[in-house]
Amino acid sequence: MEIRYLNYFVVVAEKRSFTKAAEQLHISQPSLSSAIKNMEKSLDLKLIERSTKEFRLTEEGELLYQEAKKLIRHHENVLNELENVKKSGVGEFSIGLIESSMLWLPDLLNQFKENFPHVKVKLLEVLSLEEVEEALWNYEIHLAITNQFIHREEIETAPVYRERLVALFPPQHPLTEKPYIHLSDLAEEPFIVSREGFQTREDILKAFREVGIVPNIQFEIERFETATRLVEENLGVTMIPENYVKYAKSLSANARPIQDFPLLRTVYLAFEKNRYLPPTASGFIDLVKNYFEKD
Amino acid sequence: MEIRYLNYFVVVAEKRSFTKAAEQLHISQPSLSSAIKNMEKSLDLKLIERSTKEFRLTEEGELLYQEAKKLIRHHENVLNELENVKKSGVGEFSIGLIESSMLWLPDLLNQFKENFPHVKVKLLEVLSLEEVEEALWNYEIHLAITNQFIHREEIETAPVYRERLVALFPPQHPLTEKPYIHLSDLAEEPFIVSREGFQTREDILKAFREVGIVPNIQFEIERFETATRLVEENLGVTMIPENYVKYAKSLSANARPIQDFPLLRTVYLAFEKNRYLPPTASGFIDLVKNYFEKD
DNA sequence: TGGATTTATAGATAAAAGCTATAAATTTAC
DNA sequence: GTAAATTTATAGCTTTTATCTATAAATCCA
Repeated sequence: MEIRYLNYFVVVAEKRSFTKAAEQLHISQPSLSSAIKNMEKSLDLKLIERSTKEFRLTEEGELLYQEAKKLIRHHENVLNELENVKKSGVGEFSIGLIESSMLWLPDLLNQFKENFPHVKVKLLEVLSLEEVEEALWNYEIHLAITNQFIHREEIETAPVYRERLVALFPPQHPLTEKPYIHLSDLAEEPFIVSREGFQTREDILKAFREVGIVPNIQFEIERFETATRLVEENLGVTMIPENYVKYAKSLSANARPIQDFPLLRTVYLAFEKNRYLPPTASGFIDLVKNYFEKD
Repeated sequence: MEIRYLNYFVVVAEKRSFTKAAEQLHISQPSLSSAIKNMEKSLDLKLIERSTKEFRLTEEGELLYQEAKKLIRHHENVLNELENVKKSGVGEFSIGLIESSMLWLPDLLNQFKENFPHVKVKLLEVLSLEEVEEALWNYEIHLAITNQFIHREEIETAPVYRERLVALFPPQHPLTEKPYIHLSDLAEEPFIVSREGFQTREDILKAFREVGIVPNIQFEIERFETATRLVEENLGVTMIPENYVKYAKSLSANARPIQDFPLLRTVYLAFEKNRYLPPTASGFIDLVKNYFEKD
């Protein structure tokens, strides 16, 4: 049911006359007659009870009238929006985020807004590798801030900063008496780690393997925030990116760096190479790179 | 921009290939090529940067991709809804109301729901004569409950009940000492009456004219509720339908019948003769008639 | 009853959407 | 490095769809 036909139908319904509607639509009355007839045939129902003496929409006709009006309106809105973009560009781009970026991103967005005050930025939470790839591929996001390198020809993954992973202990935990800890200290502790598919999990488990330790995994989580809460509730020990501790508003848990095995995680900016990027998005990429080069 | 083309475009954007999209769409690749080209021409912008080596949506292309998906979805929803109605009827009808009907309508709707438990009823407030006519004419409402007779060939206006108008006085008003009042008692009182275009205003002013009195109009209102509030605040005297007093939840104002001039207002059910009425709507009409025949 | 008005039908024409064949550019395979 | 394969675009033809004019059939109105 093409938009043009829906519009024909709406005008007929409003004029309550094929002849008058045809005039307004600048087509002949027989054309309109057969257009409506074809609609009815392809929908396999009667829309208008019509004869020389009466004009009446059927039940289905009344529904289609209401809905077609909305659809036509929607269609017009899309065309208008397209015209606006043609004239002045989208002024909008979207970023997929891993949760830890919310620690420094607001600050960076303030800088961004100074340079691009009229640009709307959409922020979407995109946690796992699959989500990142899918969101980029479906044009949902222009950029992704992620800590997983994406091994794909079409996607560029540029490292922007590295941060240490630190161990996080509940309040009054005996290990917090030392300023540094060793991986082996954690062997007996109930351990909290990201669920399968997350880069941090792989990195942490690999480090434990290398020093010959099997951690006592008690909880698997998706978000570091969850891990942090569990630790605060004395349910175990975890390892989280240092920025979480640095920027955390209030945290009753205690972080300690790991001396023997410097665990790092890299945060990347990922985007599709072949895709159109709004100039604002390129500006954002530069800003992110500058922001972390200072360190 | 017809739905079919929007769909072509969406599939091309998702497949990132004309050849593959053409396969999925069961059309030839050249047809698809020229279809997209025609879209671009009619929108007067480039949607896809394409060659044998690259495929990239333009800024406008990305926007259209997002919006076209929504529009296609909307379109599918309309067709689905139409199919549902074809199978099992709308199960929905809408009534335009004058405010005073809210006094007895809830009770009646309870009866209605016993007979038609699955029917959704939409209630719209439609105050003035113009609004009633327009809402009926635009297929917004199936029925109108109104107190104004509609003089129009296409619209049937069936009287359903009559009610007295009673005078309404503030608390402790001296005239409330009598059980009945005369129109002439109201001559000096600050009077509140509906604004121009409302039937009740005409009826009241006509009555005053017939007994040779010019009322001292201080306020013109649209809703009896407003008038009632004004009276309660001691800002004047008004005349309202008796049902307002009968069914009112709490009312500090006092009503008195008028002895010398029995002012009546008739409430009508109005609907378009030539229009399709769902069986539920006919059921509702019968119910309304029965409801008031008892009196 | 006769002219005017309404929708439907018939048949012809114009516009569009689609097809096949093939060219041009580029990548992949050997 | 060259040949084969792949991708999009163009040309020309065919089919389908949309629209037109002319007119029939039903109904209304004077």
